[in-house]
Amino acid sequence: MIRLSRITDYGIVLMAHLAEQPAGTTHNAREAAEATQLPPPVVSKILKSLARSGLLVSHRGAKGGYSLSRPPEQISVVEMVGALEGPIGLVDCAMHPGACPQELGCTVREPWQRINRVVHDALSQIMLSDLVSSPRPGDVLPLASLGIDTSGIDASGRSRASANARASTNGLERDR
Amino acid sequence: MIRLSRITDYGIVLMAHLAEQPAGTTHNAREAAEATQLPPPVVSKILKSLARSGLLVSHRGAKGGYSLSRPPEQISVVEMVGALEGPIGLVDCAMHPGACPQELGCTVREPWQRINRVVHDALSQIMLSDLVSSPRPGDVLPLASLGIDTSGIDASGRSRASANARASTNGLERDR
DNA sequence: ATTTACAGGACCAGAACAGTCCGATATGGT
DNA sequence: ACCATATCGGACTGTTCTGGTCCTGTAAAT
Repeated sequence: MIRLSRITDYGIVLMAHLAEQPAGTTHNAREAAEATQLPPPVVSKILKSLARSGLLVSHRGAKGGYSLSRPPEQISVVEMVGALEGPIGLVDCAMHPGACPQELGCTVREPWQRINRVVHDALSQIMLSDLVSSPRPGDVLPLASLGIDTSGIDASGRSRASANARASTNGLERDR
Repeated sequence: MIRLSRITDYGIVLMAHLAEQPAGTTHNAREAAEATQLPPPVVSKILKSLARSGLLVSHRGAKGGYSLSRPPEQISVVEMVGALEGPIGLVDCAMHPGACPQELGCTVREPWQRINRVVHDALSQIMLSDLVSSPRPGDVLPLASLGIDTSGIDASGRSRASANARASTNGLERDR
């Protein structure tokens, strides 16, 4: 119901992989690509963005590579998403005055910004370190600290294969 | 940092518009398009989806149109987003077993599902009725009920004009 | 019967995205 | 000093998605 671009997804996996390595060690793009089974050029590209955003530090030259700029406990999901996705909001009109013919008189814009902030906050409380611990079912992640009752929700974290959603609409089956 | 498609945005505006009308009255697509200043064919398309999802009831024929299937207090933002965006998750691998070469051994998938749920929950607590009240600054929306401190966050609900983000990357200025 | 308006498609152009590749630059080892 | 290695920072390309338009059929009201 809300989408994250694939490179962002990859990026988080990459970050998680680096977070699992001994602190202070550097790892190059090829190695990371191998470990995560992602296409090497894409990994390189993502790592570059991450480094430019300051989440990774890069070391050039022979034996170069990337390493986390901070311990995983101090890197939040929002930062990673923001670094890869860009500072993009849920709706179109928040910034961009004049983009919307409604502008004034639109009653939904202001609430959207608050909703935006809620999502932002929720994501800023999840740290990279929360993503690397082995997935023991029953673990209580700090999500509970948000005061949100996370039970009783259908766990259908459906894929972002919009092809699926559309398949039921026009009967077109397609896979990438 | 997280994107919502434009038709979803439009759809919410449309729903809000309908919610502002006297309960039980029907309104056709042309009228709604006029009121919201959105392209009529698009409005028609969106209204159709909304009706198919059961959020609106449609009345065919002369003097036909759409009306809310439930009072605005009982329609949540998730429902609207879900109806228009499709049941799409944040990440690719939640459903779709086999889509990801990692599958087993990927430590981030499970946490993603929880994050997904947090966003889901946050959005499910906002009702359509919360979007239609005139935007008096200082209003405390039920977001506070989430137990999230919404203060002290930069209110930059940035637009989803990724053109912006990219402009700083390749120096290309463009507006749609 | 005629008019109105939704239903459900097909369809198209433009944009965004994933993914690739290359030259320049910096570093470490020989 | 030189060479191998690896990142950096671009440009570039093909495919997919999305927003948007249009057309035909059908149902309801006058």
